[in-house]
This record gives sequence, C-alpha cells and structure tokens, in this order.
Amino acid sequence: MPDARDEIPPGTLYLLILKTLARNGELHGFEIANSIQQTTEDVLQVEEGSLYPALQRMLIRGWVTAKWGTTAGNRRARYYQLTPAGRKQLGVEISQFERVMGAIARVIEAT
Amino acid sequence: MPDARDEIPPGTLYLLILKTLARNGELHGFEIANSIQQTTEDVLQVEEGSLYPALQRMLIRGWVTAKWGTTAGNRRARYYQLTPAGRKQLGVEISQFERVMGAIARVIEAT
DNA sequence: ACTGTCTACGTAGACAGACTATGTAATGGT
DNA sequence: ACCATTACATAGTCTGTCTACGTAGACAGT
Repeated sequence: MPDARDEIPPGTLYLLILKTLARNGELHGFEIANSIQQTTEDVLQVEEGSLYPALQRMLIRGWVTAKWGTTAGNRRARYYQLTPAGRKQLGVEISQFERVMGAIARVIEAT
Repeated sequence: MPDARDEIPPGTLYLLILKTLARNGELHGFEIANSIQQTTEDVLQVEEGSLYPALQRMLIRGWVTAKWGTTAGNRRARYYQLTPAGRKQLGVEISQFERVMGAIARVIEAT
C-alpha cells in the first residue's frame, strides 16, 4: 500500500514550518511544503489549505515576516522569514513536542 | 514551572485509551483517566469532557464494549473492555503514531 | 493569438476532536 | 442536614486540518 498518507497532527504544523524556516532561512510557501514533504520522505504532505492559513496565523502572532519577491522561475511569491519571536517559539514547540511524545511513548511501552 | 500541563494531541486519545484497556483488561472511566495520568507522570491529563465523548465514539465504532457494575467504593460505574476490533485498531494506531512521529522527528533533527 | 499547464497564493466551508462548564446522582463523613 | 467525592454525561466553544474552489501570471505548443 504505497498510499499511506497521514494527516499532520494538529498543532505540529507550526513546529514543522518554524523548523523548516530556521533551517533554510527564507522560503516561500511552496518551498516550505516541498521541503517538509521531502524531509519526511512523503509521510507528511502539507496541503495548501492548511499551509496558507497557518502562515497567516503565524504572521499575526509575529513568528514570521513576509515580503513579496520573484522566484527563480520568474513568478511572484511571498517569502517568509523567522523573527526572533519565531525562533523562540520553535524552542518552545520542540520541548513541548518532546515532552508530550515521551509521555505517550511511555504509555505505549508500558507492560 | 510545575504547571506545564499539555493538551493531548487530537487523535492520540484513542490510542491512549485502547492501550490502557489492553494493559488492564477492564476499567471504568475514572480508572482509565487516572491510569493515563499516572503512566505519563502527570504530563497528560484526560479531562472528563474529553474522555466520555471519546468512549462513546469508541463504543459506536465497536472498539470497546461497556457494562454497568459497581466499584470497590460501592458506586455504580461503567466498565469498558476491548473488543477484537479494538485490539486490531490499537495496532493500527501504534504503527501510524510511530510513522508520523518518526517523520516529525526527522524534520526536527534535520541540520 | 490561443489554450492548456504549471507555479503560487489565497479563501470558504466542512468536520473532527479536545476543551470548559455544567448537570445528574449516589455514597460516606462530619 | 450538609458537603465533598466519585462517576457518568451533555452542551457549547474553539482550534486547526482537510477538501474544494478561485485567482493570476509565466511559459510551451499549436
């Protein structure tokens, strides 16, 4: 079954986007989605209807800034960049993720 | 900061309940919630408003059966038990959880 | 020129599921 | 009598991801 696509657990999309931006510096939406899909070896696929609303919310919260530019293929695109607040948030998200996942793992592994 | 309570990621509550029942055989709602809280060392706290609706959905889906009984403290309580379908579902949930979490971990650990 | 396809951004609406808050009822302690 | 605790349950809110759709410009082929 090659079609075992999974949904992105609510809440973790911020983490994925923040980390992707922290790693690559400045990307536009499509690049973010592609990067996540590639890094997860197609396990996670960010849909456009999830990505752009999430980016909007992150703009409002001050985690990223955006500016219009032009892609290599000469198309207009919105480039997103982490703010200091976004970088801080990334740390929060990671430690929270690890604590929660560790807790769930303890339940799974309990005898 | 002792008060770092976290929300349970949507979707994983089924996994937690299924696993708890698989481990203990037969429990009522309160016992399930307490067991999860204990096993996760207070990281995850299942609220009643989350637990009972989830159990209802699991009844409808045939993952558990329920019967009324009496607790040690002489109170009426509803005892839940895994069905074969529930046991199968537990396997599905675990492998899905591991695949998704592994994917996210790859993003976090990417350089 | 026209048409289709690709890239890229964005919105609308549906839906799941976890939360808060509240309500029921029965037990046991003071 | 009164109140806390156990235990189940529902209503309503909210967040966030999904599907589906719409916009627009760039480029290739005919």
